[in-house]
Amino acid sequence: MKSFSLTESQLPFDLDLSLSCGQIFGWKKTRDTWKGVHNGSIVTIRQKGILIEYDGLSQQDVIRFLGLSDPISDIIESIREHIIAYKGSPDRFFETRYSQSRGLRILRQHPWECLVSFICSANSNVSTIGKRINLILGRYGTSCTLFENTFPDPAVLSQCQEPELRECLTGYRAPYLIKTAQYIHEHPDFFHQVRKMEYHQAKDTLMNLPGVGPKVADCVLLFAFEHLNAVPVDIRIRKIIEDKYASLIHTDKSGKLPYDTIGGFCREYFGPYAGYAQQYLFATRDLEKGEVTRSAELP
DNA sequence: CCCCAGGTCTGCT
DNA sequence: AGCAGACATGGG
Repeated sequence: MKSFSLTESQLPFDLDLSLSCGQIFGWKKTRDTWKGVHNGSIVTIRQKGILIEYDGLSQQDVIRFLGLSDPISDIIESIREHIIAYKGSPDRFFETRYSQSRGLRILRQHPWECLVSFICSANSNVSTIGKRINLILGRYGTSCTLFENTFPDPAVLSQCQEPELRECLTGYRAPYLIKTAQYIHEHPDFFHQVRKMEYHQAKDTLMNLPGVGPKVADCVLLFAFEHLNAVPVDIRIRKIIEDKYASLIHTDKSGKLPYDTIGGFCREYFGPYAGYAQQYLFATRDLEKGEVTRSAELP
């Protein structure tokens, strides 16, 4: 395995949290080593303190994939400054969540792999999504080694049979995957075009794809296109915002807030790194079994 | 047998 | 534009 050491400006970094917090699916950890698919390759990575050991990618690509070039101390500082500017005092709830998810990075996924993953994610849970992705890799993946596959190309998925794809636990999402694959296959420069667009235009463009609504589009923009202001609003984030931040949102409505109201508020409140703030709120290390409201309440 | 999950689409007002 | 229902399926 190749290796490098994290520098001061790249700390804190937490590989386990970054790979298991629900921004990427299908990665498996055996003992201390993670293995998964990235950019058409099988990649292995492990972290021992400040040492990163890896294989299957160049060092440059590992650094990019793991978001290790992000100015992480500037990012948290920016988020805190925007909070102060907005409401005049620190945000205890955010700080509690942040303290439990320090070291998290926004990964830089391959757009196609990310798009497939999040079309599969609709109305499902993290563990099921991971199984779904691995079943797709197993059945349709382009062969890498004997037992390891990477994401099937758009051409492959566009021509697969829907009943067969449904055997990969995709359910009603199968036709979305096939139609989206057809579109990407017929427009090979689609991702290249999207990459050049500003946030809102890129989002509108992605939302033209079958199975891609505002949430999936925001996930792809945040996790694959480096739009760090994109805020995916899922059930968990919606509950947090409606429970903890409703009083800060100027709206005539009561009850369920529209998607763009929540996303727009987060961008105003947290600033241009709202996507990072959202991940800190979403991805608390020990949140997975019902500790949603215990540890952090206003003073 | 119930409800929930990193939602989207369709078809009504 | 905004709002219910339908949609497959595993987990708890």
